[in-house]
Order: sequence, then C-alpha cells, then structure tokens
Amino acid sequence: MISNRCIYALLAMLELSKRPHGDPVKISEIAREQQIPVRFLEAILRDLKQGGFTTSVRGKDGGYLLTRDPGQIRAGDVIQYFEGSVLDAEKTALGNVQAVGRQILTNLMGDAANALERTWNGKSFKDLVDEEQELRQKFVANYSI
Amino acid sequence: MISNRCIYALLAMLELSKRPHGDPVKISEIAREQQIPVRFLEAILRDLKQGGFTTSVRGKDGGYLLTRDPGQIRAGDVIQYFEGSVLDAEKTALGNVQAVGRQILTNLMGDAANALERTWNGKSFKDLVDEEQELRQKFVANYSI
DNA sequence: ACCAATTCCGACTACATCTATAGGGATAGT
DNA sequence: ACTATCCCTATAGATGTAGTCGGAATTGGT
Repeated sequence: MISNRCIYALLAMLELSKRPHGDPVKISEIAREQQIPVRFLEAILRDLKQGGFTTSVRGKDGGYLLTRDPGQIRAGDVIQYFEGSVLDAEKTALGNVQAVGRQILTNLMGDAANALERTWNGKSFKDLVDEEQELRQKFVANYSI
Repeated sequence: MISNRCIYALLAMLELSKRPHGDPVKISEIAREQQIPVRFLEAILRDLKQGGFTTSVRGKDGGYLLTRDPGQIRAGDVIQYFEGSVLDAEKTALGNVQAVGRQILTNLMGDAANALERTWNGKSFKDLVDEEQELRQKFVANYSI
C-alpha cells in the first residue's frame, strides 16, 4: 500500500507545481486547496524539504517553493523518497534465507517493482498538471452541453 | 509492501506445484522444505484452502493438495487473494474526496496497479517451477566448472 | 521594541495491522 | 484405542500510520 503521507506529499507537490515558480506558498493555502489536515501537512512539507524537493521561507510572507522545475521532478522520485523501495524482497521473508526456491520469487518481485517504477517515473509533475488541465476542460465541456 | 503471509503462501503453492498432482503433502513437510514456521504455515494453508487454491485431507496420511493444475494458477491470483487490490486508491486519502486534482493521482495509481497485475498475472506456478529448474541447472553448471 | 504571521521541532496518542504462537478440538487410518 | 494429521479461536507483542499538540525560532511591518 501507499501511505496517506505520500499521497498528501504528491498533492502538495502538484499544488506547488501549478503556482508561478519562485513564489512561496503558505502551508495553510496548500492545505485548503488540497483538503489536507494542516498540522499533518506541516510535517509532510518538512519531509519534502528534507528530501530536497522544496525549500522554504520563514516568517511573514513565508511559505514553500519547489527547488526544481516541475518538468524535472518525477512522481516516482517523491514516492521513492516516502515509501522507499516498494516491493523490496529484502524487507520480507524472502530476504532472510537464500535458497534457489526463494530466488524465483525475489525475481518476480523485482520484475513487479520495475514495472511500477517505469510507470511513475514516466510522469513529471508538469505532465500531471497538464493532465489535470485537460481533464478539467473535458469536464467543463461535458457539463455545458 | 507485500506481507510475509503472502510470500509464504506463494512458497507453499510453489512447493505443492512441484509435487505429483493428487498426492497430499503434509504441512510439516512444506514447512521444512521452504523454511516457514509450522504454526504460521498452518494458518496460511487454511487461508489458501478458503481461497479455493487447495484442498486438504485430514487424519493420518493427510495433507494439502492443489485444486487446479499449476499451469492454471497465476501468482497474481494468490497475491490478489492475500493482499487485495494493492495500490487501491480508494483505500487512501484519494478515496475520500472527489476533486479533479485527486483524479489525476487516482489515475496514476490505477496505471501502476495495472502494471503490477500484468507482471504477476503473466506467471503461472508452472512457469515459476520451470524457472526454478532452469536456475538450479545453471547453478550446478557454474559450480562444476 | 513590539506584534503578528509563519515555518520548525520533538513528543505524543490512538489505532490498526502483521507476525507468530498456543491450546485444544475434529477426523481418519490402523 | 492410538496416533498422526488438519482445524478453529484466541491472543501477545511488535511495528507502523495518521494525525495532533505545545511551543520555539524567524521574519517583516509598524
């Protein structure tokens, strides 16, 4: 499973990606926009900072900003940071014993992990913002018919 | 993450798949062969039975058997049964609120889930047993040079 | 110098899940 | 009856997750 913490992190990154680059965004603003518990988001944004995804400005008119262009941050980077290597065989019973029988399952998990990473490394936050824009337009189109 | 329970279930299925079809295998035997705690395995094999993957014979000379041919059971079937829909967006914060912004992430998770299922639905237990056989031969070949 | 807005820090509670075990019951072959 | 085996329920302990709390540090405005 993927933790809420990570989901919220992705939503926060998405929100930051929509904003003009270089303009600090307040925690409370992100929380309101993305409907995330403020106090929780506070901790998460600090994690994102720790991970090098964001920087922050303290004091009045402070807030958070991306360190890189949304086109150069992949969803997978954030997920990897928050969840570590999902499906890592080493973290399961497969890691303890080495036997040919277990190697097979370790390989299977490896294949699955690769498939995952290929999926979400293929999307930058710019891609996601663009998709959202498209979707929003489709929605409006349907609604106004 | 994938639980040990599920890993053990896969190993047990793998062990059963190696045996001649129709011949009950004792819990203790599977446990020894695959190095799984017996009491834990006991519960897991019952789960597998509940899931329709195995049947059992009670009493002396009893044990567990597969209900279907190894070629017709996919790794994904077992994983699905034990873990439910991995990466199901509904089980996260994405499920609670419907907003266009969240739809994007829901889609991303959906893509990832599909990639996963494609991977481990592509392998039957027969495939896995065959792979193990191959690997074992390679190992012997290397070792005897 | 003060105040208000904001990020930062560490601890903390409540809750759920997972691993693994334990004790004893039911069943079947001999 | 005896023994080997599966079957059922409960449970202890460890771990992880979600989300909160109180207050400290920083910055800008007046």
